[in-house]
This record gives sequence, structure tokens and C-alpha cells, in this order.
Amino acid sequence: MNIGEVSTHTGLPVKTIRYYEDIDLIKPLRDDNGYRRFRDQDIHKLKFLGRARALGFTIEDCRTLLALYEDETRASSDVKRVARDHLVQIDAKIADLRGMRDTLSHLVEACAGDDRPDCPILKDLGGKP
Amino acid sequence: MNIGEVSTHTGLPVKTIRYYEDIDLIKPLRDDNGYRRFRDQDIHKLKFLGRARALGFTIEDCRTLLALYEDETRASSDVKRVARDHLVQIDAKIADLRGMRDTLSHLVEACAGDDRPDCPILKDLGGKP
DNA sequence: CTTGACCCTCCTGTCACTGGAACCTTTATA
DNA sequence: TATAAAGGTTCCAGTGACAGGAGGGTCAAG
Repeated sequence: MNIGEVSTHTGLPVKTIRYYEDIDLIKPLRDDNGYRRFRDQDIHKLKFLGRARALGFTIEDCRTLLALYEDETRASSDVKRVARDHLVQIDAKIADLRGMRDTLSHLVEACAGDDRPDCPILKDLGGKP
Repeated sequence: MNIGEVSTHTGLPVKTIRYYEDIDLIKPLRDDNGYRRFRDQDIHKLKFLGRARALGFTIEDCRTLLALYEDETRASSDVKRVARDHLVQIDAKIADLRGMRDTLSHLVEACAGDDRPDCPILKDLGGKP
């Protein structure tokens, strides 16, 4: 399979697939014309990567997870640790965003949003006291 | 005030303050020795920026908000639009993260996390069916 | 034989900083 | 007074995970 077909097949942009080869996540073969030739295992890895990225794992996490995936002698505890750590990060981010959201939604509600200059949002940002 | 003092005063790293000057968010004066000299208005702006950034506004949003802040003839609707748009972005991100969180927490719970290789997390990433 | 759809590499840009090198100025201490 | 520490300066490179684009080669169809 050529890269375009792989792209439609995996849902990953061509650029991304090339990038993943660049950072050694996949190692497709090459045809005589220089075109990448993807085997089933390459495509399988790409789908794996797509799903892992969709869950928000970093590229380095993905590298680790792929290695564990391919290692038949892995301990599931190793996988679980990576996932649990990531879950903690996600929760932290959500908490962060919720804090912003709460403050901001109060401010937005308090703002008249008309043609007058008076604005509680700016008042808050300016240090309202 | 010199940059170090401003940094402790505003809570912004020195590097960040210099960066904000670089992209023309602030325009401190210069002493004869080349040191930046910050006026009260500069410090006020920096605090404004710190609070806006803490609410997750992009630098470009901050630029817009600062301009509105300084424009006595602004319409609060303009401020509100920026804030509401940002709120939408935040909500989208939260929804995204919650999706990841839900999937991931199920997987983590399902994983034994022992020394055996069997792992539902990897099974899912590998396309379990 | 040409056209258009692919494919290639290489370089740059994104966002909001952060780190570091190499250097100058001020302040405190011996 | 010499010097060392602490502060300031500029400029360049790197971060993460790609995306955009230039400039070119290759392939299948009409």
C-alpha cells in the first residue's frame, strides 16, 4: 500500500504518517521508485497509534505502549502505570479548565454585552478591588 | 522598577516579561544602562496579562482584551464576544478530555496490573474485536 | 504525449514560552 | 580597592506534534 491509501485507511494525514516514520515509530519498506510501501503490520501500528493519540497519550507514551504491545513478555502493570499516569494528567487538565470555565462563565453572565463600555470582565482582569 | 522586581511583583517569569515586550504587549522605558524601567502602567498591564492568561486566553486574545481595556469608548459586547468564544473553546476541550477520561478509566479499571502480559488496555489500542 | 494525481525531500512556521551562552552593570563584601 | 555575586542585556535554539508549501520525480489514463 502507498501512503495515500494508508492515509484513508487509517484516518491519519499523510504528513503525520511521514512524521511517524521520521521519529522511528514505524519503518515501512521502500519501493524502487522511493515510494514507501506499507505492510499490514505497519498499518496495524498506525491504527494503534491513532487510537492511543486519540486518548491523548503523548508520542513518547505511544512509543512505550507500542513497545509493550510488541513484547509478549510484558507485565500488564507496566501498561497500567502508563495509563494511570496519563489519567492523572487528564484529570489535572480537566480541573484546570473547569476552574477557568467557572470564573469565566460567571464573568460572561455578568457582562451586559451592549454598546456601553462598562464591563465586569475587564474589571476583573484589571484587578477589580 | 527593574525586571526582577517586576517579576516577583507580578508573578510572571523574567523571560515571559521580556517576551511580552518582544511581541509588543508592553513597552517599558529604558535607563541609560540599557535596563528596562517599568512604570506603574506597565506593571498593571502585566498583571492584567497574567490574569487573562490564567483564564486560558491566547496571547492574541490578550492583545485584543488589553486594547479594549484601554479604549474608554469600547462596547462591552466586544469584550463579551471574545470571552464567550473562549468559553466555547474551553467547553470543547473539557468535553474532549472527558471522553478520553471515560474510556481510559474504564480500561485502567479493567486491567489487572500484575506481572502477566494479558492487558485490556493494549487489547483496545490494538483494535480488540 | 500530455495531464493530473500521486509521491518524494527539505525548510519553515505554529504557540507561548524556556534554557543557555556570552557579555555588561551594579552592589556587597574582604 | 579588588573582586565576586547578583542582577541586567541580546541572541539563538528547543519544546510537541505536526501543517504548509516549494520544487521536484513518478505513474496511470486518455
